[in-house]
Amino acid sequence: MRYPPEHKAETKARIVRAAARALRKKGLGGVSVPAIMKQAGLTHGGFYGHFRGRDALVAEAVRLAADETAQNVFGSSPDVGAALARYLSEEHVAHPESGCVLAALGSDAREAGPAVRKAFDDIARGFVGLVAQKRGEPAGAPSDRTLLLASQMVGAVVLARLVGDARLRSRLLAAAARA
Amino acid sequence: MRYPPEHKAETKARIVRAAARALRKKGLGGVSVPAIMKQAGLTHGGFYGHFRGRDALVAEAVRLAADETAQNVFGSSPDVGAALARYLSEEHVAHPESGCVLAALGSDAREAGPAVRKAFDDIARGFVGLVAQKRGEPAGAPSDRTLLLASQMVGAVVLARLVGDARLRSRLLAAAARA
Amino acid sequence: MRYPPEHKAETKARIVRAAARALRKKGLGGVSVPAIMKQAGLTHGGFYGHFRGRDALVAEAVRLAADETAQNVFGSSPDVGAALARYLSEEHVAHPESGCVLAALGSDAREAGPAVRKAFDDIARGFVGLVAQKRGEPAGAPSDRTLLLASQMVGAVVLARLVGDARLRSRLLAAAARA
Amino acid sequence: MRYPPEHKAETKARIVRAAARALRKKGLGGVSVPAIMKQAGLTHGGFYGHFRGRDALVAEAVRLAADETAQNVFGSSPDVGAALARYLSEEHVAHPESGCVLAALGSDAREAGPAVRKAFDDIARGFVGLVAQKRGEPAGAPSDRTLLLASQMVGAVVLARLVGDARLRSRLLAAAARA
DNA sequence: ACGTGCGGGACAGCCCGTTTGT
DNA sequence: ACAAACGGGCTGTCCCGCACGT
Repeated sequence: MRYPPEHKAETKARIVRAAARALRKKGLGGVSVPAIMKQAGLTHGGFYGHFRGRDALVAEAVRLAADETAQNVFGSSPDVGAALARYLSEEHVAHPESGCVLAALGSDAREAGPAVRKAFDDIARGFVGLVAQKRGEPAGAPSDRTLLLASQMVGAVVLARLVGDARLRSRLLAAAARA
Repeated sequence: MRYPPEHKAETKARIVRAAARALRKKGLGGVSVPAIMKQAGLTHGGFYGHFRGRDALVAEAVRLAADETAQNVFGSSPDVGAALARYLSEEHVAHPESGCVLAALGSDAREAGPAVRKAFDDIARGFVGLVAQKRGEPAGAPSDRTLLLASQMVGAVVLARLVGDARLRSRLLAAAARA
Repeated sequence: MRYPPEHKAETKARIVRAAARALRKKGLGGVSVPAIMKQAGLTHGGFYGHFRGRDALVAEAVRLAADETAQNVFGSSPDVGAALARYLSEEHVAHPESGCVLAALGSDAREAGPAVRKAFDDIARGFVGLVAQKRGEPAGAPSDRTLLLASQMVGAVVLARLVGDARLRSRLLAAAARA
Repeated sequence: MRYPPEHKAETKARIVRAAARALRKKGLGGVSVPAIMKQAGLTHGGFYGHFRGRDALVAEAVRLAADETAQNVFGSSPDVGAALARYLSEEHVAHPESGCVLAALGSDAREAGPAVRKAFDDIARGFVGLVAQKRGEPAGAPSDRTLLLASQMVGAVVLARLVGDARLRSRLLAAAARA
């Protein structure tokens, strides 16, 4: 074996990272295996040495993307307000490729196989759990208020991304952030 | 085959209706022209006599779907509470193919051409306007409270559709409906 | 009936004339019904009022074209030599759209239906008969020499049309004309 | 599925062979890419991995067909008479799919792109050259007699294929063979 | 482990032939 | 005679999954 054992893991991680970005930008069905591999600096032939198929990659990529967002939004925010502000920022709206997968791909989940749907289920519950945790509740038993907040966050970003008018967009985000 | 004067319009409407259903079920990129035509009882040959191309159909279908939802949810509800209850019902969550396009396809808008994005922009603003109207505000100048409600509605349905646990799903919807 | 009975016959003749030219230029399968009708100044809808189908038109057009050529080449030539010179002229080679169908479409006959093949059979025999007649033989019993001449004529034009080199082309024609 | 080093070349050759037969049978425009690929035992999906487009295949197929005929007719004939007899045989007339492309497709050349026309130009000159060679002349400077013979050969086969009457057909061929 | 490449399948956009109704 | 409409086909392109060789 020519390469150290981490080589393969590192390559796989690079593929998943590339996919995590591209998927959020173009949709779950919008990126092909060749395109992802090219962006990872590889050719599409080696893909099936790392993943059983396209769905397996998508599931992993979605989970990675969710972890990144959890880190960025909730990991470094001292309190709920800060997390809300980050999540509901213009920057998040403008850059879906590095943002929350629930807002970016939530309505795409049905296109993919069961592995991906399972991933989204986990991520959705995890998202609610993070909000609960930030609000000082036990993650397993979120309050109604927490559920409402989670819905607001996702919905506001989804709507804001559809609205072309900058004024309305910022008001949408502000209204949710203030709640 | 008969050609009453409105035969063409009727055929076109059938195609748009089929597309409006299929798109919400499988995503904007998930349905092909042949598949839509087959579901409309036709073959793909005649498609380009009705539409300039796939994007034109998608744009029309999305607008039709939005009109249907506006009718169903807002048209026949006496007050805000009733509209919320309809929008946040388990039935709406379980049947995206006849439900709100914002929740079903909101994050798919980037896949398609400018006509479709324009349609989603109009629909998003229209949705806010309908909520405003039900709350007794002028449609053109929605209050922050209205914007917040709209976000909650869309977000709750998006999340509820991702969650497999029935208990959590119903709590998500209830929390938003009570707001 | 608004129009005199000749109107329909005249229209049909115009269609056949248009087809006779276009077919020789683009091949038996190279011209569509809409294209022919447009060139006849009509729309393709009325086509089936004149012909049973595409093949019927093609058969008629081919026969008309053959009659024209018979007229042009054999009708106005005093003797065999003059007919040969006309048939084997550079002008005939350069303008298949108004020339002999045997040279222009001979190898296309298999594409079409039986009516067209029958037409070509008649035309081929008619062509041999015309050569025989010009040579003072009874049309029904052509001599071997007549058959050879006919083959030369058709073959020389076919080859000449394929050859890009002008020198070789003119030698091909001259060799056959002199025979 | 195995991929020995020449697998691709072999596959491509199979496609060209299938095309060479089908084209002579149904005309240059009479065979579709899917039809050719099916006859080669493939689906049309992989076609564009072998050829730039339909015209490229047609050009190659025509050249292959010409080479085959050169081999069959001229390669194994001791003298001119034998070559004439082979070319002007009933068998050649009855089987255009394995015969001379000049007689089978000569008048179809205009339908296709420049690559195909160039191929026919080369083939026509090559044909004349072969006749010249058999007659003991230098291939580059064919005599008038050679040009005449070439025209007779092609013309006789073209006419013979159009004539339904067996008696006339055989006389046409015999007259040219005796020349 | 990775790159190259291939075969099968699908799709978008286009055009044609034919029929039906006006 | 026209206009519209439907069914079918084709081309060029892409993608996925899997064989290869390396």
